[in-house]
Amino acid sequence: MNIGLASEKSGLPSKTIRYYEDIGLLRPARTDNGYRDYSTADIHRLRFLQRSRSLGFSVDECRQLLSLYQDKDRESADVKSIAEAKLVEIDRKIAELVGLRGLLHHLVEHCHGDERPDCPIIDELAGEGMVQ
Amino acid sequence: MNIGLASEKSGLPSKTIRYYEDIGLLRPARTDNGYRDYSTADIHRLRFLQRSRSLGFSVDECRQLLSLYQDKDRESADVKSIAEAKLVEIDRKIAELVGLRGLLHHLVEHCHGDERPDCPIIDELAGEGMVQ
DNA sequence: GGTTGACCTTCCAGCAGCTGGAAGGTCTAT
DNA sequence: ATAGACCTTCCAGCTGCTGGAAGGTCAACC
Repeated sequence: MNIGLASEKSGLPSKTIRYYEDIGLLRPARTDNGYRDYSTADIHRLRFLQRSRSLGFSVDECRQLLSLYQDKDRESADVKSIAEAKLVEIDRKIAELVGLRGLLHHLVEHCHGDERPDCPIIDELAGEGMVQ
Repeated sequence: MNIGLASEKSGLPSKTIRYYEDIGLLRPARTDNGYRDYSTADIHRLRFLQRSRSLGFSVDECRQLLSLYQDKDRESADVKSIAEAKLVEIDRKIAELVGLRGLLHHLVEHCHGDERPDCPIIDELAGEGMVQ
């Protein structure tokens, strides 16, 4: 199966599929004319990558998960620990963004937003504001 | 004031300060020996950049904010609209992460996480799970 | 058989926002 | 005189792609 079809079936752009090959995630066969030739197992791997990337796993984590996926003797604990670490990371990011949001929201609320030049947002960024 | 001291006073690494100069955010004076020479006004600008970056503004938004900061005739509406756009973006990111978190949490909860090879996380990533 | 157009190939460059390191100049203290 | 702590520039790399150029191949149509 050509890369175009593989792209369609996996939901990943051809460019991305080639990139994944470059970094050693996937090595498809080649036909006589040099075209990449994807098997259905390759498509499964590509879909696996597409899903795990969209779940927020880094490419390197995807590499680990993919090797666990292909390892029939894997222990589910191995997978779980990767997912749990990711969960902690997501929680941290959410907390950070929520904090950020609160601060920014406060600033926006206190900015009158008209033609006057004095602006609490700028003041805060300049280090003269009331918000620490 | 040398870059090392400027770094200390602004909370930005020297490398970053030089980078900001490269991309045209800040042009300090130079002493005879070619060293960068930061004024206290420069330090204010650096701190301004440090704060706005840590509030999640992109470098380009910081460029706008900085020019508004330096423009005494600015309209606070300009600043407010940048901040509001950023707020919308942060909300979007939070929502995305919360969705992700829910999905991943569900998977982690259902993975027994022991030495057995069957794992709902892998199944889901492979497209055989119950979670869509 | 020739041509068109859609595919495929490789390679090179760039995005953000730094960060690290090499190679060399300068300053200060001893 | 020399050590070491600073400073300079430049080049490369990080993540995860994405765009584009230059060229090869394939299938269809006339």
